[in-house]
Amino acid sequence: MTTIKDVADQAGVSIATVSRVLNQNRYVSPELNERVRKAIADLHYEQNALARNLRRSESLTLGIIIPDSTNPFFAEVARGIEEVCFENGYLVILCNTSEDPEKAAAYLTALRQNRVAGVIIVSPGELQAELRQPLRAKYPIVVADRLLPGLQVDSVISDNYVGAEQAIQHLLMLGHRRVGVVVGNHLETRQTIKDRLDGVLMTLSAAGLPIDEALIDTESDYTPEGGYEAACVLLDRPNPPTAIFAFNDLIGFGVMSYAYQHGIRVPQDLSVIGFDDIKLAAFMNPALTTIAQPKYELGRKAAEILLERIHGEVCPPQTMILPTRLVVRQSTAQVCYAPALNGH
Amino acid sequence: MTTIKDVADQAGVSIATVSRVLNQNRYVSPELNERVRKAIADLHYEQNALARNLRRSESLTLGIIIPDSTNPFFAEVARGIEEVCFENGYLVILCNTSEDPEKAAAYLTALRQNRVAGVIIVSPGELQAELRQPLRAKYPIVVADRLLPGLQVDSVISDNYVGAEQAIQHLLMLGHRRVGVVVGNHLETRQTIKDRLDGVLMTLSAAGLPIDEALIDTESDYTPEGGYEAACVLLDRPNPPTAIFAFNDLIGFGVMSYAYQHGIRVPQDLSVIGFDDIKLAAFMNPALTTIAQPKYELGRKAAEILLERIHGEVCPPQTMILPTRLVVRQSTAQVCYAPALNGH
DNA sequence: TTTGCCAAGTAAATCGTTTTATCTCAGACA
DNA sequence: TGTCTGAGATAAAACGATTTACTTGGCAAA
Repeated sequence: MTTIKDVADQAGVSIATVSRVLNQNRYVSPELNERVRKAIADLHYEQNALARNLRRSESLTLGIIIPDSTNPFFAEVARGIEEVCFENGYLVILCNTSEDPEKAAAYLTALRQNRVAGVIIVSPGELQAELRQPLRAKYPIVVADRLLPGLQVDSVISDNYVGAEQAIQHLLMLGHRRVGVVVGNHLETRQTIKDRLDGVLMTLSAAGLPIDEALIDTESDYTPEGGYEAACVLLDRPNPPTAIFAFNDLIGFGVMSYAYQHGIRVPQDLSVIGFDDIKLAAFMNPALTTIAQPKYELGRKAAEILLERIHGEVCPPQTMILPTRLVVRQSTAQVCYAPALNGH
Repeated sequence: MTTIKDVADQAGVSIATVSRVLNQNRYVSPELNERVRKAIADLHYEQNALARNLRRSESLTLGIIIPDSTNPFFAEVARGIEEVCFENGYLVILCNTSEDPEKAAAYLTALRQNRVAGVIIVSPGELQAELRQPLRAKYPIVVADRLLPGLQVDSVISDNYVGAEQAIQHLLMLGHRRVGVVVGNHLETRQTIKDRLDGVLMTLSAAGLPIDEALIDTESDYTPEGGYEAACVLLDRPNPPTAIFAFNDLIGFGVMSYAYQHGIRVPQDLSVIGFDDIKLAAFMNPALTTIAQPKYELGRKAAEILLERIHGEVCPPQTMILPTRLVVRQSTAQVCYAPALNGH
């Protein structure tokens, strides 16, 4: 493989000069510049990033730690990150944790060993402990989608409280008084989820509605399967809800699927509203009404903040909160106490 | 940052000995071994992968080049790759091309500069030219999801021909005689798509059915939006199809969405079958019948083959073809010439 | 006792860069 | 004329590991 030395020999200059030409960080006379460039082209020289990184003791690489890149929500966040990185000449290393703390820890170690310039952690469920002091000293970290309570670190999240508020308000506006909520099973550990639930409870209370614990499901995982089962539980209650607010779109899909399979018409018999606005939400039958999170933007912002840190920005850790947006489609409608529901 | 030298000093041995302990590639007496390990632990030493890689002139990193990691199909393939890499101590660098040849080329260059151990290219649409001689000399490449005609390189694909055959046969079995096919707009460039179309045409011919060009759409891109539009075109024909075979599930979603929005009942009025079996197919309303590709397995196999190559396996490039599988759900049914369709 | 060999370790070269310290040569100035 | 200055280039020292080639000491065979 051709090295900088070969180039230097070919151009009849020292390797230092070649390095200068490559990095354009000091004056090199036009003539030598030209000779060096020609030599580089002739030899098809390609800089060895390994050597460069070693000497500079930093690599133009970022790590992204994510529960599951197969989940449409995370996939879009990751995509935003990757895009910003590419624009800035950084590569990204993809690390799926599958919510496994050991895997997450192993990845963090590997990233540190590879001297990545920084790490973005998307929805750090399993890294509570890991993320304390020892790690943070080594390289900048930005957390996306979720705050880590008590940890001073840059964060980018969306406004989960307001998002939930928007969802409930929309349902109230349509006349719904019994609203089922599929919170999911991360209520204990995730601020994100807590915020959403707070938004729900506050908004219901403000409307003077009682909170019926029986309508709040916290068992489901955040998949369609989970949503399906949660719907089964909620809709089998003696006094079932006329609307269900699913804490993510996948759950919403599951709820709609359950309804479809059991002859419950959406939105006539049951309104369903999701959260995230993943791409496919618009193509469900009926199209899913949902609270849009700026997923892509979440990733972009996280990456931008991280790059600023890497380039030496010093200021106290910031938390950026991006707005959510209600997207009304077909899965919600004016409440209607149809016999179909009771008959079920 | 603590280096191997610090460890050597602390343990009172040479750095070579420390290196031996780390790599376990030569005998070190139990006593020194212990002293070194203690020093490593005491100092919280972490090997500098940059230095190691430079010296070894290889990095424990793979590149994965993919059109769009946000697409559920590609996301699952990528996931398979990542999993195998993790198991083998490799990291993966994620490169989305967005089908942009320049971006792809830029990524390939960056990967080469970083001396990745190898590259997996998923569905290399835009790299035809790039992938010729110059690149391949540098590092092993495995291509997934798609063959590159004339290029001697390891490949893992699924059996697209048979998959298409299965789909059509299923529809024929249900009595459909007019089958619309949403081929998508990559027919010219992608062997994958050609194979599927071949499978369709052959199976129809074998059944003695005439091929109606008007029922074959090659305009759509591979998204729900594309499927929606294609459905619009196909179902507006004078003599519309009773079934539609979408060349991927996303297109299928679009077709079903169009049907839903226009009062066409699936499967009573129109059968729809997809290709890929992405996770959400099962949660569509109705659940989408589809041809399952072993997406995850595709990624795993590609990664496994690449790792073998990296570890010195020498044999002529192989092509691995994985089987597809018909998954019957609710979106296909016995044909029935209902008045609803004509009325539309 | 000497020789030779083996085991267990170390010193030093090496990987391919960046960067610091050094050199050289003009031209300016006293 | 000699000295100083600074531009423009180079030589050499990092960076932090791996690995080759060399040491050393002990033991068995001659």
